[in-house]
Amino acid sequence: MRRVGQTVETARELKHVVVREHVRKLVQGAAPGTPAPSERELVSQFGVARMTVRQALDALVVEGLLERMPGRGTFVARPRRQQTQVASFSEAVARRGQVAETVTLLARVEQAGPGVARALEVEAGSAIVHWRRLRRAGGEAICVQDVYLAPDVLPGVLESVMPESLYEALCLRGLRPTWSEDSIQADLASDEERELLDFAAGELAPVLRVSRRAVHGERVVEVSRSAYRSDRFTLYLQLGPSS
Amino acid sequence: MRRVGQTVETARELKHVVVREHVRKLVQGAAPGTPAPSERELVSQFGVARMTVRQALDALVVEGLLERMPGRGTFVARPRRQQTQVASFSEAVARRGQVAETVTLLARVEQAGPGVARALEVEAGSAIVHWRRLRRAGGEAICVQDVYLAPDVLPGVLESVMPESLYEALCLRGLRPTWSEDSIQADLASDEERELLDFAAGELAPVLRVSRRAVHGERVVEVSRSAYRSDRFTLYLQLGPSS
DNA sequence: CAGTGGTCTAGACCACAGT
DNA sequence: CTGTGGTCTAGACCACTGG
Repeated sequence: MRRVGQTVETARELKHVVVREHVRKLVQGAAPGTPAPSERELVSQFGVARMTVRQALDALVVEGLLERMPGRGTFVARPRRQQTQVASFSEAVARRGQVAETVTLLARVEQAGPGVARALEVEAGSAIVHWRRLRRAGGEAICVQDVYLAPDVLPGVLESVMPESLYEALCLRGLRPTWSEDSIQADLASDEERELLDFAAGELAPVLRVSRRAVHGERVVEVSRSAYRSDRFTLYLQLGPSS
Repeated sequence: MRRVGQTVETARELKHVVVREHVRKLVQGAAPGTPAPSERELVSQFGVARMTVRQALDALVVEGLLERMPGRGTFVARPRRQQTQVASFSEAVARRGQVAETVTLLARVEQAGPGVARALEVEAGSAIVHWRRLRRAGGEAICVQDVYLAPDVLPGVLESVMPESLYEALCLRGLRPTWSEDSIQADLASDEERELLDFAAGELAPVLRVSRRAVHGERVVEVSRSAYRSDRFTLYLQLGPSS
């Protein structure tokens, strides 16, 4: 995983890296259960020591690409169940086979209120970007979202066309969120939300409120509050082991 | 991670395991940044080869307990941010510093309906356990939960006192969920839920509906539907990187 | 039985950090 | 400079699997 001792050039390939990438290519796209070359086979093929081959294969095992079966051999692992990861609205909608649409309702510089300031880790009252969007999918209104950004996260956003996907824009700046903290509650839509989300008059209007704080490394890159029409959007989670 | 070649006994300790556990004890509770013994130090201390020591330390690095710094040494890693893991109501409440209370409203054998049967991966109409509970914390009603279990998951539960914590009971059977799939929606409480959750007459009653399917290995151990009073219970999530 | 992965040894040279 | 971790070798014996 850690590439050390590599110089400015493409770096003369370390042997265990050569073997690892060779095996990775062999294995990519292969059906789970397909046998990988045996360790001794790779030893003679590459003319390296067995420990070197093991180091290469160990990395692929940790990655979850291979599985060792003592006494049997090394095989392509069946893909492990995935934990839910930080995803943007656009990505969540895409996973449902639809395309996200965005209508910018508001995009301007404001003074940070105390709650937002704390979440963004900036001084209360300092200038931040407030971006309010109505998000649609399949022609239906799904969600009203207020995003708050530190001004240096996407400098000059307000001067150009607002991007369709916030996460795509962050990605281009190398600031794709690596972690997020979300809190989720049920509530009833406000009058403004009722209208934006196309609730009929008198219709009961439960919404899912999601507050997100997303960070890249040590930097808070997004603070947002969203209200989802939950009859049009269900939140799915896959969670991993607790041990 | 994988313990192979160990016989019925406590198994004669493998050297790399001895070293690993020795270092683990040294390191446990130490502040992040604390240096671990150097590899050569451990070599002379245990009279083993350096590769053996490296194997031991590698395991702790993968666990996230140690961090290597080339040219500097090996150090206690600062705890990595944790992804949210599959947790029980009791655990979630305990994390908030309260104690979960449980009132069993219903516990009996029923015939599986089509939806529950599919989720539990049993034949429709076959016998399953249906367990309905009111869950409280700090004296307040938090959640109404319907749990459906395959009969062989907790054999004889209905004949004894119902456990306080389902996950604890599953744990004792070696069936603690390793994965869960949850879907989350906002809704309004039904009349029965309104009463159980102490909503006042005429009070607006938004609830968070969580459907969970929890598995241990290949076995579905829990299917449940819960309705949370979201003014008394907020769902928190920490999600990891998407790359 | 032969072949597999799991463990282990006793050395070696390298790049890098700190002094 | 010394000490660290990163890489690598050329063997070895073991327990296990399958035929």
